[in-house]
Amino acid sequence: MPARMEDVARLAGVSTATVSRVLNNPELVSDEACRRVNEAIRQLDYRVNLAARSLRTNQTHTVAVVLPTIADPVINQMVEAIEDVAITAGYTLLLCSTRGDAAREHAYIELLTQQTVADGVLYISPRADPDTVLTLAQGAMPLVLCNYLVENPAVPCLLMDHVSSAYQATAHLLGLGYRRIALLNLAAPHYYPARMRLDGYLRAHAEAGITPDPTLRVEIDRPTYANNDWRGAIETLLARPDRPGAIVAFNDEVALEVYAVCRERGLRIPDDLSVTGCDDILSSRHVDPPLTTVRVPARVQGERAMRLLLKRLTRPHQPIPPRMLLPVDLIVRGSTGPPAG
Amino acid sequence: MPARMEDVARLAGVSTATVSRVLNNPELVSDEACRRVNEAIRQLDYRVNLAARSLRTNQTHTVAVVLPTIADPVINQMVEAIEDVAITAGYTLLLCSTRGDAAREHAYIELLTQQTVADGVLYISPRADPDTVLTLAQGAMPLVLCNYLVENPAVPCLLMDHVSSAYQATAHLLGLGYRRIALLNLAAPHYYPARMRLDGYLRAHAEAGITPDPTLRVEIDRPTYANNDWRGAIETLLARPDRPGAIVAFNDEVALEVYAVCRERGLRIPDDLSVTGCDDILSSRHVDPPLTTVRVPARVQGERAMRLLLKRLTRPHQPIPPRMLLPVDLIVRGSTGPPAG
DNA sequence: CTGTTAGCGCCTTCAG
DNA sequence: CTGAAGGCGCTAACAG
Repeated sequence: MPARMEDVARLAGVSTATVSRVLNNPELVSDEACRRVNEAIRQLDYRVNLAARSLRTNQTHTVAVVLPTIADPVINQMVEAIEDVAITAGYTLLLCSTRGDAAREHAYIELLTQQTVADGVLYISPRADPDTVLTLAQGAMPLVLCNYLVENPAVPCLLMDHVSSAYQATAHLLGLGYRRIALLNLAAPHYYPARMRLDGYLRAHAEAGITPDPTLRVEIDRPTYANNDWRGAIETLLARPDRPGAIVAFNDEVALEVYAVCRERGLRIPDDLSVTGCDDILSSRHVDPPLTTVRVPARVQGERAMRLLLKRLTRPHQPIPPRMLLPVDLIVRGSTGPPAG
Repeated sequence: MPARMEDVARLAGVSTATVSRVLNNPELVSDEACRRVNEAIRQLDYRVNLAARSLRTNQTHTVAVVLPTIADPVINQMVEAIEDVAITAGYTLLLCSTRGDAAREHAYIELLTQQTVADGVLYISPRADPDTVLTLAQGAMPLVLCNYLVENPAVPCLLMDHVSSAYQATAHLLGLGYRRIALLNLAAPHYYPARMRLDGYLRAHAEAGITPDPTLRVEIDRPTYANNDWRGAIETLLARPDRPGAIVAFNDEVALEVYAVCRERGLRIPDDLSVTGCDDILSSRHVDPPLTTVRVPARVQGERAMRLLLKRLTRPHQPIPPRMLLPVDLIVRGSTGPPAG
């Protein structure tokens, strides 16, 4: 049986109220009492019972992080940054990965709307219907969205500028002289980055006065984040007689899949096909040729998001900051070059 | 103000005890009462207060996962598997990533030994001193170790067979005819996989009757899991006049770093240098040449570990199962081949 | 099958 | 600056 506050109080010769004060507001207690209490705490190896404290205070000092998967380089970077900030503020992270499964996401939301599970929620690129997310938003719990958007100005959100990421990649390829540029994208309608990337792709074309061939726009449905169905789509695309000269891939992993298909078909990069990725994962620098990609501020977004959530936790009634777009940078490497001939 | 159990009880015309029973032991309640209570719960949108429940039951239905980083493909696979099992058992995961920082790891242990934070702990490949971990083991909280070992038979643990992973890679290279094989390893003395890999490397040499050149054993200290200091070591190694003909890299990411250095120095793989990795990350299939590596059962280990922890949670006094070694498989691809000439 | 009752361990007024 | 006292919301005997 672990020591309770009462045991500490008795040993220190004070009341439990004083012990509680030493723990939470030591400035209200005389130095002498403080010393005795701390000594008793040490002797008894006393630890507060956090359940009891939560019951009283209605706080858990826990933040739930809802995300589609942690097996994604951008997301796990974000989560580490979130955790770094959380720790310094005395918060702990509850991991809720939905794996793209709507039922699971729903179950997690159900859990989180329970009382005293978490003080706030960080929602990262989910795939569920926005209505589901709005359930949370309507609840009392502070909520911050990352790379996701619901049409509700009361919900703060941070977005990586994926319009720009696709725009920069596409414009770079158009600038090199390509006219037939394929876009490998996710079909998920609620997956906001996918919509933004389509936007950027189209905008770059529009600015160049070019109408992109709509059949070069390939959309893959990968709801569970697990199966790499890109392969088939890539093969089909590259087998076409009018195959594109360049590909804007959804991210670096998809771009590497393009590398693999090219190797099989004897296509050389960038001579026969230029390719861009997105995210700047570790391997993108290591492959041959090094991948032209877009660096995204994963850690920065995680930090900002957590800081914002902390602010809402401590000052719930402060105004919601406007949506924030985080800039991204194209990194030109060897996988893109002028069209052959 | 959210509804409490008393509100439900009043609306359903029963006592709070009955409401509690409907929630926890519905079989003890008449169908009629059950129906009325559930109806009231729905009407009031009642949710149990988990802090109150925890205070009473001393259970949190939460499991802490302590790990060095989630930005590692093997670990995040394990964590996802852990979460899958946890969810089906009604448990939630508390994320505790130490980032190789002893102080942070200590702080997390301190938190976890607090009462009613978590019901159990899963410890994955930490880097801290085993004594720190023993603190937890001595505590009342069930603990399961993954890829880590403390000399205490009371602590169950699952290990990937990294003796075998290094053994298989080394034996493969010896079989191809190499005699000067370098080992890129982590220097961390408490990082169990590193010790096992050295073991396997030495054992393969011993069985082949060969005494490995000790200067080909490079050990890197990368305590925070952040800085890739491998580069310098690899460059030094490959600049030697008596450079090795083959390298057993610590994992795939390190192997890809070897690829990069080779490209810079104009060395061809496998003609001028054979390389093996470990973990079989996604990119290892995509690089050119595809990487010879070792597939490790990340998901299986995660599942087993969580199941074991659940068992200890429900039956604390059952005997501890013996240490379990999970088998790993060498996958030969294009990065290894017979020595040139 | 159901209700009454007594805390779980802590925080927080309110008096002193 | 300190103590006494009440209650946060729930569960688990126990008695009916």
